[in-house]
Amino acid sequence: MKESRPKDLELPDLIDVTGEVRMRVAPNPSGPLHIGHSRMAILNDEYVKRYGGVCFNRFEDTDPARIDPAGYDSIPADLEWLGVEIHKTIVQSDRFELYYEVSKRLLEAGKAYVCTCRPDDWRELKNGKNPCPHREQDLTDQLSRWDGMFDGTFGQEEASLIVKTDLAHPNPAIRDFVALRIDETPHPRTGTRYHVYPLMNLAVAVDDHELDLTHILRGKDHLNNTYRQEYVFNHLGWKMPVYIHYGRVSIEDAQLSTSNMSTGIREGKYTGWDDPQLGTLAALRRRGVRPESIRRYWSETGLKAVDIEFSWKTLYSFNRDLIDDPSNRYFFVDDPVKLKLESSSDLTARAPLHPTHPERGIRELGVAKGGSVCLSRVDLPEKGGRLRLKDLCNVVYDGTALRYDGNDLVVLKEGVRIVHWVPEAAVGTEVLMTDGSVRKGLAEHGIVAAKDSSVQLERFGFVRVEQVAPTVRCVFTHR
RNA sequence: GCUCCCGUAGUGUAGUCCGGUCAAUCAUUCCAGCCUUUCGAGCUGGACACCCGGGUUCGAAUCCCGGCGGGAGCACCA
Repeated sequence: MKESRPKDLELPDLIDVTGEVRMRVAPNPSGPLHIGHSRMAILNDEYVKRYGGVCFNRFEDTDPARIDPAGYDSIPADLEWLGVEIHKTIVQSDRFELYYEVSKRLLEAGKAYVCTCRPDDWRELKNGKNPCPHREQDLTDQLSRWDGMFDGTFGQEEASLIVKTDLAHPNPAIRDFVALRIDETPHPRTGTRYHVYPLMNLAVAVDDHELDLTHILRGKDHLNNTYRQEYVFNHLGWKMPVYIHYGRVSIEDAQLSTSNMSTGIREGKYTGWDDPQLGTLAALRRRGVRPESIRRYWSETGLKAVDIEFSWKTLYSFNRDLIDDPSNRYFFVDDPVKLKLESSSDLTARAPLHPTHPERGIRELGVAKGGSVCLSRVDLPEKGGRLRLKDLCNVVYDGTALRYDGNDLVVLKEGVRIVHWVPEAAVGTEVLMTDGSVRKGLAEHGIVAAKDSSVQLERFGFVRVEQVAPTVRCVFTHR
């Protein structure tokens, strides 16, 4: 553990905090959460905990074609692992009647219209700042087309409810936007019960108001959506929450695209959503990345509107800070070569389980007189030479075997290299690397006591031990 | 093209609102040394930044103007 804790690197206070702080995370259940998603979850949670408020989880499943039902279970599990406290979970597909009710109010108030133009025509008119023929028709006509949306008169793309904003708005993205559309795709939760679906700008505004949210954190890619939703709030006389838009994060060397991941899994390139090659929270969890390190990372990053580059090195450093202390040490010999060790007596190594915690005890590794040890191929000097078998003895390697050469540590001052080794009776061990490769070797037998925990394979790196029988299997964490 | 957001070291961040104490903070990274029977941890030292140009001012990272650069949006996805 580091002595110097991150001092006052704290998130800025929220503005306009008057009563209870009410926030939300709003995942789309289209795939598992990944490291990028964790930012909004952590930041919401940090603020809610600071102010003693509440945080909702709201599934935004209003596009029946883009839902992976597994998300309804995996996302809450991921949030829980992150330590994000959810006060209550709601699902938008349970709330269609509410969206219809609010939409009808907008229609009756003249703040919305039912359009039966072809989408392209409507968009073209709008881009030219012109109203479509349905925009200003009287309410009787609007209501009859409204009924037509629900009774099957209209099919997909044949009618939609559109919220009026300002057709003259200089930003074309802000002019009139679609609030309800028709879609015959069966929904994983509601089946064919509904075929009129709200779009996010309606559903989000309605829910943010209904849940009485006070502060909303979202990526700045939603900036225009915020402006659109502002019209809904104003049309209905609702008070807007405080919006904070943070910048875009680019995460290098990570596979985060749901569609790429799922095709990769189907094609066998990845073993599943928790494949260590992926940037999902499930994969990080499996690798032994602690959620607290992710929390620290995003807390120190904050929520400025600047675009940022994510740094795995920094995250790993924070995680190492967390796991270095609890991780016991074991020898692991990658690509092993078995060599006879000539000595005049039995030898025993006594190595600490953790160098800074002698009280945890030692690992005893014995080599019988005339027995053998295994070394990593890369550690063998091509032309032979002297080596120090860590915690055991000095040896001379002649190209075929090792010969005992005393046990004086002064050889280290003479430049003799320390190498790791395991006794003959070591256990077969595989380490799943983050590039998808598998490192095969031998680990000292004591590692079987470390199932499900993080250990450090000395000189190799930190790993999480996920299986100990019949062979040991570990997942690489980081150096 | 239009609209909007943003610009402090390799990365992230403090400071910018209310100009001086900022020859600019902290973390990570990288380099060197020390320590250590790990290429981990620890310790010490070092490297690296206010996008550019004008203006206002005794004084600007901080205010004003103009450039330049990066990003987002312009979907019946979220």
